[in-house]
Amino acid sequence: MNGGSDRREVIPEATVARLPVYLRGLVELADSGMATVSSVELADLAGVNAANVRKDLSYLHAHGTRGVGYQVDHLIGEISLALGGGEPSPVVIVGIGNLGRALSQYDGFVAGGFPVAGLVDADPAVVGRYIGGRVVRPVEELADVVAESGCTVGIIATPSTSAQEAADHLVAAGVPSILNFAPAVVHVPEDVDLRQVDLATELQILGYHQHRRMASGANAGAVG
Amino acid sequence: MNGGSDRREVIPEATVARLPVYLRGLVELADSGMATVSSVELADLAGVNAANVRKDLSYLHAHGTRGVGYQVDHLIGEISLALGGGEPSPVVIVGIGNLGRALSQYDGFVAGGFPVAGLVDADPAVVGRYIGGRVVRPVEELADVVAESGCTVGIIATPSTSAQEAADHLVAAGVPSILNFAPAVVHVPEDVDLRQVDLATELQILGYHQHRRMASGANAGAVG
DNA sequence: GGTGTCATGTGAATCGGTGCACAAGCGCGT
DNA sequence: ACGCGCTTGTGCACCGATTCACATGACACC
Repeated sequence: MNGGSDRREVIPEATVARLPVYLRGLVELADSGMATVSSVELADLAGVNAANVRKDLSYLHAHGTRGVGYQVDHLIGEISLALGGGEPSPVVIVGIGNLGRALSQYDGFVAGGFPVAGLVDADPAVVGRYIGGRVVRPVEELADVVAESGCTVGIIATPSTSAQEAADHLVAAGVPSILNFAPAVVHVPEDVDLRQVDLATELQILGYHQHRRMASGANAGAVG
Repeated sequence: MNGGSDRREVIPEATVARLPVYLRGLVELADSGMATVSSVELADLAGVNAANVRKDLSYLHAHGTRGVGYQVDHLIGEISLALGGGEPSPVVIVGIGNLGRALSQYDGFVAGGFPVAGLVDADPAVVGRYIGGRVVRPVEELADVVAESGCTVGIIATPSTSAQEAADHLVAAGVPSILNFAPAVVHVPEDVDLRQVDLATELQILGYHQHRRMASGANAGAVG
């Protein structure tokens, strides 16, 4: 069927979402001096099923050794490779409000290979200020910022009313991947990858479960 | 199977995750003076399939009128009711670092019915400081904070190394719903609802798609 | 009052994901 | 050298979610 060159061509979306979690756990294990790890250990670390871990890893080139487990170093390398090829992807943050400021100083980004390479904002009162040693530039210069630093990821941290506008700017600047923190649905061309992180929505989902639990818990205490 | 009394008792998880998005769009429509909305309009607003919208709404008491659409006001009421019964759910934020500070001042929480009722931190250097008019209290007083304000949601914004500890504190204080922003897998009892929001993971997922697109785009420009 | 048009509501097929359970395989101890 | 125990890799069945397509039904206009 296939040309024979690429086995890992396609990785299910659900697996991709778990790979970073595996990676975090594996790095921790490596720091602890562990050389190998079994699927059940890794599953416990990631909070998923062991069979799921094995199936996930089978999509990579990460072959394990029966009776022993997986080699931690090799696994880290393969997952890192799958998740962006090991190359750091600079990000640009659009919208330097409370959230944008926090994100620009978030350690996890740098550690994960996503250094913050630029900050832009539409508000003249914010432009020119320094946040974490980086100057905030006007949104009109977004294309320049992207070109200078080779940004491949844009983070939208604007108010929801400006989210679509920010997305349009990012698309126009040629940024292929966008992470939207604004509580708004934004539309982008098909060839642009967009992910939504909505804090309020997450809380509302929690609220639903809580409400349901209280409502049904009043009669019967059974919990599925 | 079921007693037959409750029709809306159970709402699929995927539907629950979309309800807040519908709600946002509907509030916008109401502000624009729209009285009714069709499933296709709402689907476009939420970025999902129209049939999906209709099926989602069929789980609520939100009956539409054939040939006309759904009544915006009624829909807002029903969705709000499902998502927590209209009662505000105060939240307590554990870990007042960069992210915790930003979250404590995030407008979307209050607007969504989740007022920030308390801030706690384990670091004595942070305890006692005022953030947005609220004082940061020591984590030892977490149970008191929860009891005083009736917090039903806990937000973990600590470093990943303290995330499990923070979760344990929240569980001990009787908080039934936890939203974890720390990049770490935390374990909680079955009767506690836990959701994970991982910023770095989201970026890494974007990185995968980007890497894959570049790799496959080098040979053939075909995009599924 | 009748008819056409439009939108809802839902049956049914499909798709992707999950998890069990088992065969295949590797290393270690004897 | 041989067998035993441990772990991987995966076929298969189940489950939830999505989407199409169509029947049902309401409104508006003539």
